[in-house]
Amino acid sequence: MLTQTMIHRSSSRHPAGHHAHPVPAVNSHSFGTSIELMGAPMPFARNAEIYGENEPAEYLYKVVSGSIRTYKVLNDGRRQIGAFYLPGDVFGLEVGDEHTFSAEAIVNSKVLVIKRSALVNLAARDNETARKLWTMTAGELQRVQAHILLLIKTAQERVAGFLLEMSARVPMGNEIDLPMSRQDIADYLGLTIETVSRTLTQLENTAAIAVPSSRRIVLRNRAALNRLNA
Amino acid sequence: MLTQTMIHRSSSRHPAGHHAHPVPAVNSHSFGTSIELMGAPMPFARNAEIYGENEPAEYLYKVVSGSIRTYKVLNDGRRQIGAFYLPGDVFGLEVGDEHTFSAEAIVNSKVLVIKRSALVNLAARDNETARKLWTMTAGELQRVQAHILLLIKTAQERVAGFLLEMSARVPMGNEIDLPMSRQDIADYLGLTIETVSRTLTQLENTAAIAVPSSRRIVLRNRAALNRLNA
DNA sequence: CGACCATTTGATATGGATCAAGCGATGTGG
DNA sequence: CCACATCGCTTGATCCATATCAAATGGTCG
Repeated sequence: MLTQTMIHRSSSRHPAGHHAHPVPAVNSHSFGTSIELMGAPMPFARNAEIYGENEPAEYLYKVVSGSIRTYKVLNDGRRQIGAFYLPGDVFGLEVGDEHTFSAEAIVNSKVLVIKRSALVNLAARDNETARKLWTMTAGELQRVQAHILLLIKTAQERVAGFLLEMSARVPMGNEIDLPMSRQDIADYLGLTIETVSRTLTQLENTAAIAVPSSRRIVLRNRAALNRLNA
Repeated sequence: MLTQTMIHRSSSRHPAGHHAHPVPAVNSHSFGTSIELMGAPMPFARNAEIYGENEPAEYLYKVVSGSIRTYKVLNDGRRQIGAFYLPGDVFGLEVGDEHTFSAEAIVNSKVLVIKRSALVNLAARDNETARKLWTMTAGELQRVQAHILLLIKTAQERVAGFLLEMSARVPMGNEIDLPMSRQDIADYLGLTIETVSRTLTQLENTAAIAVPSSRRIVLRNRAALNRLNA
């Protein structure tokens, strides 16, 4: 079948000398409301790997700027993107000891790096923290469940759903500035780039959206998109 | 498109006078290792609804016998099954206040009903319990992530993956006794019954499996199935 | 035995994949 | 500053896996 991207391994691992984290002291940028155990924002270049599938999950991460994708590559090279993370989102949180997906920066990004063990230890004493961890995992669960519902739909429905999801996650009204390529979108939606592209032009032709430039989408008719969103 | 089952609403709600739970005292059946706050096993008839999407999540549940499906129905009637739960599995655990899926008994089943508030209160004091709740949610998350990977594959791969998953969850070696119909399997895998049926006969023809009766599957060649599992 | 329901099998249709150009923007070296 | 290579995206033509429509078979229960 081979629907998705054929594995295009990201070259530069740990561009900023990652795993040798010199986590510089404790600063505070309210992590939600109560958790403040994090290092300085760390920069990752476009396409740089933040962590790999099956690596020990020593850290979790909070996007400060830019955007991140997590993904898995199947044996035969198909890639499935699990999620996109935008500023404010936390990713890489695991209960087990290993990351279940890989994570890469989509564009040059800054990410807060948080030591998991510190958080887990704190959670053992502070049930506020414990609840927060649980809530974050549950939030992920909901997102993934919504993703499943996307994957059983038609191409139009998937793309419409994707656009609505993105627009809900960015504050700005009807204009979306996509950080990710068509290939990323395709691998997120379980489609090919060609189908994503064609579907966007269909939506444009029916005046549901406008595509002034390939990375910029204007939602022109949310009602129509919502109708597609089933 | 209309791939899945057209909504076939389950008739009998709360067959055993559910929501008026007469939760009879506290008995003990180690809930994992440390939690023991549950009522008596409650019977649900085949196809009976245990809870509906968007209902308040007052309880969570542990399967004692039988099997359960959770699902969502889209506007246009397509049904997506989110998971199958077998004896020992816990389902219906939410962090938020409402169930995000509906749940039905697939066959006559017995289910332990556990008051969520009791558990959540306990978790606020006992971090053993808090961790357990988190772990259970994380387990669900992993399962759903695996489900996503299934949904991007070919029909053969999905069916092979499903069979391997089921066989891993039932102790017995190579013989699986499926509690669910072809329609349930189809709605879980995002396929039609016809495709599920045809795919099973293909797998039978290649001697990967045997299908002595429609609900009984024998895994004859796990290597072949694993190969399909990508 | 007969009715009903689940499953299988067959014939055909179709949405999206695949194969293949073409096009526009961005960046690089001369 | 322009010519050209590169990359991401779009568009076109064709193919194929799975859906859809239809019918036959089989199993279960009254």
